[in-house]
Amino acid sequence: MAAQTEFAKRGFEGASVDRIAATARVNKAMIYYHFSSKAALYREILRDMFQAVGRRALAAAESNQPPAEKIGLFIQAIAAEAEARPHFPPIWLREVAEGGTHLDAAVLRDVTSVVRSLATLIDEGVRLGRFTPVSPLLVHAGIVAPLMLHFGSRDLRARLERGGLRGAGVVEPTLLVEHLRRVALGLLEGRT
Amino acid sequence: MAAQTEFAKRGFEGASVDRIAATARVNKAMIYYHFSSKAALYREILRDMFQAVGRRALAAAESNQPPAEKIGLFIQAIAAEAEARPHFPPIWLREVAEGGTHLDAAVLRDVTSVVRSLATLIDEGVRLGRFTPVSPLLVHAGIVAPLMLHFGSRDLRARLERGGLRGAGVVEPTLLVEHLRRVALGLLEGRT
DNA sequence: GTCTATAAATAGATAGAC
DNA sequence: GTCTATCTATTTATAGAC
Repeated sequence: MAAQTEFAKRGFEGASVDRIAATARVNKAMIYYHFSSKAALYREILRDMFQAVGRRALAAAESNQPPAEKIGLFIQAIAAEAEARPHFPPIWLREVAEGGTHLDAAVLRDVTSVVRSLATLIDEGVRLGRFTPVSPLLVHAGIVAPLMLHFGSRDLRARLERGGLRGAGVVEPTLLVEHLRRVALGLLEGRT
Repeated sequence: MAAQTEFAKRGFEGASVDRIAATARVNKAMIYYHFSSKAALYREILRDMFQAVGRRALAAAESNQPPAEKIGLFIQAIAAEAEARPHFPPIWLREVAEGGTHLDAAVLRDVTSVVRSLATLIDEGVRLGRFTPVSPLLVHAGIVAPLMLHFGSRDLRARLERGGLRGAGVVEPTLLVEHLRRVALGLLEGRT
């Protein structure tokens, strides 16, 4: 949808309903007919986004796999979501920066559930004697932050590459996912 | 300055010169007298911010220390800058999300120099036989993204903690820095 | 340098015809 | 459901007095 692109590109305040309507080639009044306000439209997008991520992360944690595999699935889940919804990483970055001002209780639960899924997964690994205990928040930060940075910085990296920073533009997503898996497992399996 | 807080909290488009003037208790016309536009004011803040980070990162890379220590210094440099300038992480997150729209050539050079300093530092470690070759961009992402997420998410983490996510609000910066150092060295020293 | 007043553009939102 | 026209508030920015 045009709205998702607009919010991702310009943020909630920077986005204009006029522009969204023009891009989507619908009448602006129709947007207000379907959604009651700009905030409500944005909220809908946030809900959809975080719900999808929350579910996929939960599915990874509940899958019938050994802990080390589950970590890989968790990382893949976030990465897949970021690729499927290009607006997700930029909006995520902006919401973090803004302190989650636009996140209602339902969305906050979905955000929380991502961390909880990861925490459960780590706990299980520890109970099975496969993992060393590590703060789930640190593991989460080490996985999700680089993913959001990577998928949210395509434009910026392209500019840096043009400015002479070799290799900035062309990092293969699969390589990043594999890299993060190795790093996370190195940490959780106590090889660090 | 009030401007830095306002831009950090609301982003470039969300920030209002009226509000900045009111918070700083100066007349709005005075802002336009000293800076020619809202964009110019913002640019000044970006320059100051990225120049400081670029310099500190370079200092870490050029310090008279073994590679493993330099990595620690690099992480500390970013963390110290994030603590000294609370507006830095939120603005950084927003600029990434926006594709660096507001970053001029000078600022882009400073951004690049952070990655280059890290790349030089890694190269040196590899030449000395201490490090395994790893893409500087991946190492950079693994360090800077978690730091920016952490320091830029104080408000959001506090909300998540109040919503029942234990430990979200109270991660000690020193612990995070030490954690990232261990993870980065585990990776660079090939223990992963 | 400092202020008041205001111009000019654009925003979100709605009334009301069809 | 769909559209045009418009209201109201807010924004960046400046003119001009002191």
